[in-house]
Amino acid sequence: MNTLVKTLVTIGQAAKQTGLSAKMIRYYEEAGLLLKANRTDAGYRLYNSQQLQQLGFIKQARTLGFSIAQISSLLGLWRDPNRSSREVKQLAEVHLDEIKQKVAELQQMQKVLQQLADSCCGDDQPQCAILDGLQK
Amino acid sequence: MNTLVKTLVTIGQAAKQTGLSAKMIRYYEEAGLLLKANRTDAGYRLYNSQQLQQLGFIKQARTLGFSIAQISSLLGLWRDPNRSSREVKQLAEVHLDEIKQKVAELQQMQKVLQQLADSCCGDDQPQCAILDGLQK
DNA sequence: GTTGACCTTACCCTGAGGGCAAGCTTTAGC
DNA sequence: GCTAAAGCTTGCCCTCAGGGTAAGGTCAAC
Repeated sequence: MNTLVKTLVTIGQAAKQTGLSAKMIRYYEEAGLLLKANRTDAGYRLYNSQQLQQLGFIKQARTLGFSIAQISSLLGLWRDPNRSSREVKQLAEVHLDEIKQKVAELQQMQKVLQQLADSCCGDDQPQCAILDGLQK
Repeated sequence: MNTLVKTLVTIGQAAKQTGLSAKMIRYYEEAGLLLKANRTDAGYRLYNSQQLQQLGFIKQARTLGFSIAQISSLLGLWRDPNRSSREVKQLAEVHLDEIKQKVAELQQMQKVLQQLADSCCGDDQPQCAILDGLQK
């Protein structure tokens, strides 16, 4: 038995092993993150351990909030032996700034909303500081 | 000249006054937040001061991150003289919890990403702690 | 041989709009 | 009065990262 063939798995197995869904894996292939997977005679996609590793990479990057386009760039650098870590760090810092900005926006919302909620009695009366605050 | 008619404005004027876009205003009407606007003989939408106030309310609520569905509920309470401020506060606190959770998720991403970025030299070498971290 | 689990593609759906096209209306300038 | 520009209308497709479902082919166990 061929040890290379032995490690091939179908998309469902790949999904289980990576924590992705089969739908996501097909989507990433469609989006160009992965090369087109090899197929069985019946048309089933097959993944080897290297491709599973790439899927794991994508999963981690998505968990950190990178967009598909950003992951495409990251994968390009990952595969490029002539990359510089400077390029990778730049990409990461761009994304870090996006995250920080979103956090700031949400915290601003949270602050205002908390103030409104704190000033609302929350009783049976119709008078409501939250509605008043939205009306301004 | 009729003082009631005098205050009617077209969608472009309404957009300017509320800080929304004409597209958003049509979208809110389509989504059922607003009653269908009255039209001129030529089919142009017309808004009176009360409707402008409602648009302002929607704008404020969107700024605080409420979804269209949530705003629909808020507007229902706003228009209901028999509302209780308890209902409004409950809606607000549900949304507040959503915001807090998103902030927590983003801060977790930020933390991990910052650690990775900090441990990456960012130099000319291909070795990169960020890529290593994503590969795990 | 049949049942159930797995795979395939293709299509529509999400939220909150943006962008564009084609055509009608109103307004401003001359 | 004419014309050009600006404003309005509807309708359609696009975003992002997938989820859901349908219709149909395939594989393994019993």
